[in-house]
Amino acid sequence: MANTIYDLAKAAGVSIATVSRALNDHYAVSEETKERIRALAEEMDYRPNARARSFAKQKSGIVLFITDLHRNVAFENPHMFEIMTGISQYLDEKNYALLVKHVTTKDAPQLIKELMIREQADGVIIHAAVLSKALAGTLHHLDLPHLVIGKPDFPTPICWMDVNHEQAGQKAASYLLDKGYRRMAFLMGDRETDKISAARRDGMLHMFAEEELSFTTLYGDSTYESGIALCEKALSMPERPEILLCTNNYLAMACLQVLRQKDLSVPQDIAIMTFDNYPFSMLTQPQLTAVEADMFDMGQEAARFILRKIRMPELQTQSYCTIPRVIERKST
Amino acid sequence: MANTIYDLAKAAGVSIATVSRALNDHYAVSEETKERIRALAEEMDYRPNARARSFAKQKSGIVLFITDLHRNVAFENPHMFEIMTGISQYLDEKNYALLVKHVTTKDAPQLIKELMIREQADGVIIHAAVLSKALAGTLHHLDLPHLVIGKPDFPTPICWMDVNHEQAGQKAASYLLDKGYRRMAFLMGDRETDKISAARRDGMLHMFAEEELSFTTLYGDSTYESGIALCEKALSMPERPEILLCTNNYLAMACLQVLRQKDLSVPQDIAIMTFDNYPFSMLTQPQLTAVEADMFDMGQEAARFILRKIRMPELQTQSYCTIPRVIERKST
DNA sequence: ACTTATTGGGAAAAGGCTGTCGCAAATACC
DNA sequence: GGTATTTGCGACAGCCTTTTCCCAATAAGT
Repeated sequence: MANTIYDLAKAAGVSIATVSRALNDHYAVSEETKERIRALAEEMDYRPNARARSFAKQKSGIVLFITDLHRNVAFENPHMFEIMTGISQYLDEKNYALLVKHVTTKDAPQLIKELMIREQADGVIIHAAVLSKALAGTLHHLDLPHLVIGKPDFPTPICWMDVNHEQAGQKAASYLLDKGYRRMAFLMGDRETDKISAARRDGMLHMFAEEELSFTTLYGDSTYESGIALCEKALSMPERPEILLCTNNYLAMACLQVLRQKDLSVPQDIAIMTFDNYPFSMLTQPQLTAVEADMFDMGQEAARFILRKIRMPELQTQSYCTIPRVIERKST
Repeated sequence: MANTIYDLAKAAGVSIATVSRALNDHYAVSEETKERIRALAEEMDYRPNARARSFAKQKSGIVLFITDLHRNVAFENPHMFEIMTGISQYLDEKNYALLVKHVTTKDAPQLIKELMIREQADGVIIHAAVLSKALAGTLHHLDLPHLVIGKPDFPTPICWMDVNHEQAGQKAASYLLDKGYRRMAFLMGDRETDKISAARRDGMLHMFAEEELSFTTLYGDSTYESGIALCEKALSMPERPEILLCTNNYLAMACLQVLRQKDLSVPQDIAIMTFDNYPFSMLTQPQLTAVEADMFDMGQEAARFILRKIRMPELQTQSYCTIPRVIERKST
């Protein structure tokens, strides 16, 4: 059906090797021959069969991204999208493409199988949420460039990239000190399982070690509803905090809601600051001051990493952290 | 390096054909042979080379998605993400994968070239925003299953899939009639260029043709800022509308903000309804009643379409529309 | 003028899998 | 027991490039 390199070679009166070289701008072909063949290719609407090429070169120009994004991801986990967009954009620039594959649970066997089957990819980026120990093991022994987004919750030699949550806490803390806040409440999820928030908390405590101030951590879970309760709790403390630090935007929005109902104005009566800046948090009233890691940027960084690894497989690599920054808006 | 089918065949003492058949669960192999080979494959950690397979079958199991998503897409165009997630999820189910490629402008030549190069894909889904006439032409003459998401803004024989905005208007209108609203203001973008909103408006007007009521359309642009102005304008009308219909969520949020400042409560004093439901619009106070097209669903539908086309290329197909529905929440 | 580089291009191998065809052995049928 | 049918499997072509190895022809060097 479609023209092959043979058709083109015959029409041009040259060998297929020459056609290949002309089209790939190989040096050992005269400029005029190249031009002639290119023109003919255009005319005959010849396009090299990408599958054959991919096979011949043993490279596909594809990076696989495995994640658990699902239905409402833009809402429930906007970061994932930003990361993905970052990855994709960098890959686009470098003439690679992104292959997206979802998996639901940590069902490693199934996942690995997928991974293998789609091994057309020159490299893999995996969202930590779907990484199991078994998978990490497989990955490690596979000679396929790979990177995990998010710090795995078990020790492993494979490379990962994540936000440095402890440093986020430190950045937040020094901002707060600058601003002169002395009584603070930190609203987070479960004491044991919410490791990310715990890291933020510890980062802040670390900075506050030498300071004379009051810092209370309130535990709940990460939902909007829990935020309502946590906020009430914070407000009923003997000494009302000057600022509510929320570990995510839902908690922060819940706080805004509670404060509005109680006719407390932000930030005059009480301030709010949040971690984990969601793109739409700019729409709140007032806009939330947030500690933000640039996830898009992290995505780009991840893509850069994987491409380097693809080009230089023997390269020794290590895990990376991204450091967030404070975005001051109207709630502090 | 990695084991090939030859290694496995030799180790198993059978021909490569038998190995291939055993692994692909072909009928002409005895169950015991299959089992033996599968076990051996497992043991030798054999994985078929996907690039070679893709080449041999002339199928890759990949669908290409071309769009213009960029940095803040989750914020600026959450629908695109929902669509993409819908596509991806359906493809996952069917053991296909999604290849994502971004393009910035309508630069057809460049785009087409990409498209060709990556033609590993068995089919293409293109976001209408990046579709040029030239590209549509190329696509039409290409024997590659394709589908456009969003109605092209020029006549073309190629298939597309979009939300039926006029019907959205009609649905909205009948909801409003049921609820007994008689004085309405519709806030939309530019009179000439905002075609989508115009279709909604016309859909509503069509339903209202026989009715005795007041319906005013206010033109501005689609931004939050414009929403502020439009809302002020609506409120200063001689007869204040009972409900503000907003063509998107930014306008609706702007209205909420203005009304809050004026101490008008929603929906008691004045109601709000919006088209184009964004996932995060559930977080507003009060939650917005919206006319929503299920974009995730549309994505799935698009994927189903393209897969059918891949399996049966000769199939005659036509363009589709998705019909939105009203999601009643607290603002009406 | 004769040897040595350099350049342009051809022939053919390689890459790993799938799928068709054909053959032998095993089973079924009369 | 001989023919017809099925079953299990091997041989081999085909998929379309890229790439290596080689040979001519031309250009450069002495």
